[in-house]
Parts: sequence; structure tokens; C-alpha cells
Amino acid sequence: MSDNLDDTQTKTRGTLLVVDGHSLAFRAFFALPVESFSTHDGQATNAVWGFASMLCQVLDSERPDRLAVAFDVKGGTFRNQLLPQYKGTREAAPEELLTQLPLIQRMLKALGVTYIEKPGFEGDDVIGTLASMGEDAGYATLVLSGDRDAFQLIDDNITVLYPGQHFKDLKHMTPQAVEEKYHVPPSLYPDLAALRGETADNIPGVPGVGDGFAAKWINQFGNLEGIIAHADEIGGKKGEALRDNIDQVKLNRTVNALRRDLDLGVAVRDLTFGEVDTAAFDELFAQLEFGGRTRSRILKSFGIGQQSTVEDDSQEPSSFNVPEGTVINDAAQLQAWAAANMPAADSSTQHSDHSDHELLQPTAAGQHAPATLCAPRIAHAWTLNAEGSPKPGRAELASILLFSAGQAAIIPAKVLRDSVAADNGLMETMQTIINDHASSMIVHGFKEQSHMLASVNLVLPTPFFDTKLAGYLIHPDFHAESVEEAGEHFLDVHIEAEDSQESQGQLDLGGDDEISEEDDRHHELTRIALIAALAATLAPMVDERQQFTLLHAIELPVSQVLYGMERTGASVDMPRLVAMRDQFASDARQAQEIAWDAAGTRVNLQSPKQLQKILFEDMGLKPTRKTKSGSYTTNAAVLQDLYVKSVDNERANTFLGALLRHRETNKLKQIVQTLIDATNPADGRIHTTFEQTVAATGRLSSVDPNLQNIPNRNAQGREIRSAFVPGEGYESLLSSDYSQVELRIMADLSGDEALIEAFRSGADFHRYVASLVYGVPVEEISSDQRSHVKAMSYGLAYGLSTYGLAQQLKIAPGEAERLKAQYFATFGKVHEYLESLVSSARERGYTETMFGRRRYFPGLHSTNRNVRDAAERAALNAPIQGSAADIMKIAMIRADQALRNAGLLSRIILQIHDELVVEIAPGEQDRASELVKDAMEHAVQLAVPLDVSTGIGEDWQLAAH
DNA sequence: TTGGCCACGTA
DNA sequence: CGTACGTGGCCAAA
Repeated sequence: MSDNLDDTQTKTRGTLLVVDGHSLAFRAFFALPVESFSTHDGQATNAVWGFASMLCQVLDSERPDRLAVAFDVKGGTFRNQLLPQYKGTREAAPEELLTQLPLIQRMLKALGVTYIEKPGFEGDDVIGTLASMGEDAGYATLVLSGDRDAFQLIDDNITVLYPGQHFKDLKHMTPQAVEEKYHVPPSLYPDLAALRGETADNIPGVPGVGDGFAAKWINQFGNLEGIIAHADEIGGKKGEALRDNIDQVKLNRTVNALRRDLDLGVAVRDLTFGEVDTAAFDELFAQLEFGGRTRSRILKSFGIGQQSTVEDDSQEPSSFNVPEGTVINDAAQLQAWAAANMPAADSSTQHSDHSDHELLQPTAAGQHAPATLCAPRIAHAWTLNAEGSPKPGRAELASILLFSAGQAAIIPAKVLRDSVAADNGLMETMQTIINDHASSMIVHGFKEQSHMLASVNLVLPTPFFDTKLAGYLIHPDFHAESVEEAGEHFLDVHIEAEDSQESQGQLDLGGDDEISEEDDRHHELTRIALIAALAATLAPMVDERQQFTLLHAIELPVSQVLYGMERTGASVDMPRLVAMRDQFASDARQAQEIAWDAAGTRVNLQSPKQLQKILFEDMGLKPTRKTKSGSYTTNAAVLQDLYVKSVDNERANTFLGALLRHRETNKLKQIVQTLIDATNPADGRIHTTFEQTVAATGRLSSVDPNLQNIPNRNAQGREIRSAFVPGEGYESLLSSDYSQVELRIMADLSGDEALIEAFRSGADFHRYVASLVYGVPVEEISSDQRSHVKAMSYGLAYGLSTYGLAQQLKIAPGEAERLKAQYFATFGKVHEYLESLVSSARERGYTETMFGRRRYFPGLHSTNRNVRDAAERAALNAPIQGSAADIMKIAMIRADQALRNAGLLSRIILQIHDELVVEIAPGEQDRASELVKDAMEHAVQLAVPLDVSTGIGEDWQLAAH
């Protein structure tokens, strides 16, 4: 943190929490089903319950020192006189909600919480005032509100906690967060809102103008005043709409400005809470028919009862026990807890170092689980806003849990944040403990945990076990989104969402999710217990399958490499992306105009349904193929076909040509746009997430954005690759890829001498193979023959049918049949091998890669022909594609290691299945290419050489070779 | 708002 | 009627 002064103030004065009472009650009311929250005589209580739950959650995680709740007052405010329809939707609040507001206020009073109403003003104005007061008094101020008008209050000392789609997901809206989301600073947010309008408050904005355009104008003209001054210069429909609605916008801006200077008659230091009037509280709860559990949870959050421990729910399933949690507030407490629960591992529990990958060969026997598993230590961090992989900078760490010997230690979010800022020794202690126990540490998602811990400057060394990766090895087809899902799948424990109200258990799913965080901490403790149970279940399974080597020598190390790649990201040339986007957009628009002209109607070219009507009804073209749901397909292959055949029908021909062009350019535009959107403005780089546990074969996948499907097949699309460039401090990109890995793997595994020789000869592979297949000298092979054989070779690993082969090569089925027969006659062992893959899968139930990665195929025994055939093709493909994936993973680990060992700055930034992209530092070009190429070529020793071709250039496209 | 379908980009 | 993925738009069902 750069500003130490503020941190000091924060420490001395503490935190003020200001709650938007109406907003919170609204959210609670609509998030929870009223049917599940009513008293016997029909009084709705969902808003009260949700309000209390939400407030407790925030109290637990933020631990504020002062608290106030602001409410609106019945009757108009000064805003209604300006805008009669103002907050029309809010005024129309259902009776069932309105009757709960007094109950919420009674509850607050009983809990000793100050709530404030100011006649003639809204709660928002009270909030604005309180926030200013808090700031002036040196408090770090949190505003809990679902109303975006509050965003204008945000600055370095004021943060808005804004509920996301799920009631429980609170986003910490800081100046950076606002800037990132809306591209304007908080102070200009009201200008943006005035332009856009606010549906929730029944405030119209400029029609057709959303956040994006509003931000663009603001950044162009400085602020709303500037925009109004230059309104005449804005062209297009939107400019016109702006001019038509300028009075409305001005009015909006007047109305959405919050007052920050009201006289509330209180001082921040007096806004204490927690002096609970137990009698009044109990009376109210009896009236609301809330249970004891809700009661004790609320009271705990308000400091009544045990503060330092979290209750143990004895009703958990017997297969695992939720540990007791000890809340850690400082280094001394952590030290003491660790001393009691995590004695240093003695030498007998140490296991071998797995970094020695030289030993890794396909034949290596699986290694066994060391005894340390008996006394696992678990580290688990999680974020407030996401269960998944937090990108660098986006991780909002909630807290960290450590678990050992049936005990859990919790470092809450606030303690964590304070400690990071204050440098009070807690983080150092934590790092030491992690380092000391890494060799027996269990995590769920090494890569994800690494990102989370990195957000508080902690480094996670390679742990001993990862339940996420282990689960993937055991069931690669199953993809668990969360620890809970994994638990449900592997342990058959159903984690009941916290029973909201003991009296009326059943809630629908939606409602359940919303309120299951009744005791957030309990949930996290459950999660850590689940991880322990998962490890206990999965480790013996991994061991039994002899997959510990796979875990330790491949998956865990590659996780670490991927972590680095995600953190580093890929630098892009933004002006170039924007220029390409604009070019593609204009091309697409042009094609659209032509298509519309020819069609005589403005069809939506992106609607297959509308296209079907135009093409096959209006124009009377002959539909060829159908989609699986029975409608006529309009895909590019069919369109191309129709286009060629429609030379005599000028209208149709023109339309089809334009449609094809629109499809292509519009797709490219869209791809470029997602790249633009995905670029982190802070560093001009795209940080994808590599999913390590998604693809059933063992491959990686890339999401958000997918950088493994950037166009490469035609020149126009390939241009996009030129926008991937070396970043600051780097001078070029290296692209290094395997040629025909899968075929080489088939050659090795099948032992087919002819195919092996084809690779060893070093000749043009496809030409060489064609000459064998057709029995003619290499020089006499025609380009048709070569391409036919090439397609056959590539089709092998997919279980390509003769029909498919014929289709693809546009040859007669009979000819395809002959080609296949001839091919298998030439490479007999390849044929045998492929057959053996399927039959062995049928017997054993699974296939296996060179490194023992398994995939199960229950579908092989299906009575449904289609299911069975599909399973056979997948079973044929899995060990081949999977072995290629294994090899690439090993290559990545070795390449990364080699670059580091050599002390180079060059680094791997992307993996596209058989290609690595490396960002090259100045002067390292030759050494880095050499190291990467060598790592890839020697990742594994096969009967045939692994061929790697490399290229270097000033961008990704130029690096192609 | 959500989910299925379609289309299409990669290896 | 070729394996493995992810994304975005449309559209019907909520």
C-alpha cells in the first residue's frame, strides 16, 4: 500500500460501517422466498431474516468498530418535487415488505444499533453524510448498499460493499473497481448514471445509451457538463437521442447527487453497537418465530457469546467432522496455534523431492503415498466474490484457513488486510508455517490457491496433495465446480445448505443458495473438513492406480507453470486490435447491406431461424443437410455449396456470397472484440485462465478468454495473431510446436515398423506415407494423393469413418473405402493397435495414456448403437490425445525449469496444445529457443524422434514458421 | 434471467 | 456418420 498515512489512521480510528437499510431490506426481500419465511399468522419475515443474516455476514468479515443504518422516511423528499415519478418502483413496494421495515428497526434497536431517518431526505443522503463524517473523523468507511448512487461516495477511504447477483456475494467497490467496471472515476459516476438512467428507480436515461457510450462520452468531453456543451458534435442516432433528452439528463444529474452535509445530530464515535437489550431481542424473535440457531448466530456477530471460536455443528454427516475454528488476530496467536497443532514434520515423514523429472519415463512405476498423509495439513484460502480462479489483481481475499490435527485456524479478511498493510509479522509467520509444512500440505486447487495467496504476497510451494487435481485424475469426465460438488461426487455427502429456519426446513434451490451463508465461517470450516475427507478418499485411489507419479511429476508442477503463465499474461497491441476490430466491423456491415439488399428485407444474419426462412422458403433453395433438431442447417459448408450451385439465380447468389462474407468478418470482429474486452488495462496484457481439470483427455483448456482458438487457418483471421506482441522489457516472441505428435505417438505405441521408418527417414512425411500406400515412388505422388493420405493419417486418431473421409475429401465413398483399406494394409500394426485400444477399453472399462492417465468409458457397453459408436471413437482417441497432452505438460515443466535454471527472463506465456509461445527477453533469443526446443524434443524418449519446429518474430504471427 | 441450440474458432 | 474444447447470438421458456 502506497499511502501509509491512511493506514495509520485506519488503525487508530477503526472502521465505520454505514448500511443502506432500505436497499438491504429490498435485496433480502426479493432474494428469499416469502413462503418459507412467515409466521403462523402470516406475517412475512423474509426481509428481517435476510437483513439480519446479511448484516451479520458483513460484521463477521469486516469487524467494523462503528455502525449506523440509514432509512428512508415515508412521504416525499425534495427529489419528488423535481421528478414526480421518482422511485416509483420503490414506492410501489409490496405490502409484505413494508410491514417488515418496523420489525427490522425494532431488531436494530434491540441490538443497540443506531438507525437514522431524516425527514425530507432519503437514506442515501444520510449515508452520504455519514460517509463524509466518517472520513473526516479518520475512519475507514464501508457503505453497504445495493444502490449504485452510492458509488459517487467512493474514494480511498470509502468503499461501497455492493451485493452481486447473489445476495451473499459482496463486491468491494473501490475507486479502482469502479474505474474498471465503468471506465470512469467514482466522482463521475453520477454523470454516467444520469445519461444511462436507472430502471430500478424508474428514471429514464438517453434511449440507446448504456454504460459504454456514457463512459465514452465522459472520457471524451471530461464530464456531463462538457458533453452537454458539445452535444451538437455527437453524431449518429445516439447523439440525436442525447439532444432530445438533455433536460431529462440534467434533471437526473440534479436528483442523483447525494447530500453529504446534513445535520444528523450524532457523532461517529458514538455509533457503537452491541449493547444488546436481550429481553427486547428475545421478545421480538419469539414474535417472528425465529429459532434459537438464528438467535445465537446474530448474537455472536454482535459480540455476545464466544467470540474466538466458531460453533461446531454436530449434525454433520459422520464421514467427516467439521473442525472447531480458532480466529487468529495476530502473529503471536498464529504462532501459538501452529505450535500446538502443527508440530514440525519429522524426518520420517519427509518424502522425496519430485522435481527430478529426468526420471520420468513412460515405464516408471507409480510411486506410493508417503505416510505424511496420515497427518495432513491443509491450507485453504477463498475469495468473497468467486469460487473459481481469481485473476491477478481481481482476487478479493476473504480469509485463510489452516487445518491440522482436527483443528482449524482462521485468519479473517480484515485481519488479513490489516496485516498486509501493517507489516506486523503475521504474514511472515504464515509464510514460514506454509514453507515448513509444504511437503505434507493438502490444497484444493494449487493454481487457484496460489493466485489467492499471491494477492496477500504469500507464496505457496508445491504441496503434497491437491484434491482438485486428484479428483480429476480419478474421474476426468467429472468436473466439480466447487469443493462441495467434489464432496458430493466422491464422498456422497450432501452439504445441506444451512438450514435457514429450523421450523420450516424445505426451501427451493434458489432460496437455499441465497441464505446458506447464514454462518459463513461454518461453511468454510465445512469446506476444509471436506478437503480433508476428499484427500483421505482420493489419495488411496491415486495410490492404487499408481498415479502418484502423474500427480507429483506432471500435474502439480504444471500447475505451477500455469500459475506463472496466467499471472504473466500475454501482451497485446491494443491500437492494432482496435483497428482490426473496426476494419472487420466495417466489412461485416458492408456485407450485411448487400445481403439485405438482395434479400429485400433486413433479416438478422445471425439468426439461423430467419435465414432458413429466407433461403429455403422465400428463395426456394434446396435444403441439403439437417441439424440434429430437424431444422435445415445453414452452416458455412452448406452455404458454400448453395453459393456455387446458384450461379443462375443472381439474387440468391448475391445474398449467399454476402452472407458468407458477413459470417466470416463478423466472427472475426467478435473474436477481436472479446480480446479487447479481456485485456487488463493496468498492464495491457490478457490473463487467460488455463483449466487443468476440464478436458477429459488430459489436455488443458483456456477460458476468459480462450486463447487456444485464435484464428490460424486463413490469412485474414491469422492477422489477429499479429496483435500478440512482446511486452515491456521483452523483444520478441518464440513459437515452438510439435509436428505430428499424435501420429508419432501412434507409431511408437503401435510399434509399426513402416510408420516408424517413415518418421525416422526425415522425409516429407505425408508424401513418404502416400508413396507407401499407393505403391509408387515418392516423386510421382500427386498433390491429391498426398492430401488424401494426409487426411487419412489425421483422421486415424479420431476414428474417422469412410463416410466422413469421403465427405471431407469430396470423393466417392467407394474411393474412401479403398484408401482406408490400402492404408491399413500398409500400416497393419497401426490398425491392430487402434483395435486393441477399443477392445481393451471394453474389457477394462478404461483407456490409459503413456503416463497412466485414465479415462473410463461406460458407454462402450451401451445398447444404443450411436452411444456405443461414439464411445468407441472417444476411447480410440483418448490415449492418443492424452499422451500428447502428457508429453506437452512434461515439456512445459522442463522448459520452464530450463529457462529459470539458466537465469533467463524469457518465459512461457501460452500453450496451444502442441505449441508453446515464449516471450523472449533481449539477447536471450538463441539460448531460450535452444532450451525450449530441447525440452520439447526430449520430454520423452520414443521409438521415433519428436520433431519440434520453432520460429521467432516481433509478433505471434511473424513467429510462425 | 436461464438453457438449449446453432454456428464456428482452435488443436 | 471425426476427437477434444469455449464463446457468442438467438430464441423460447421462464
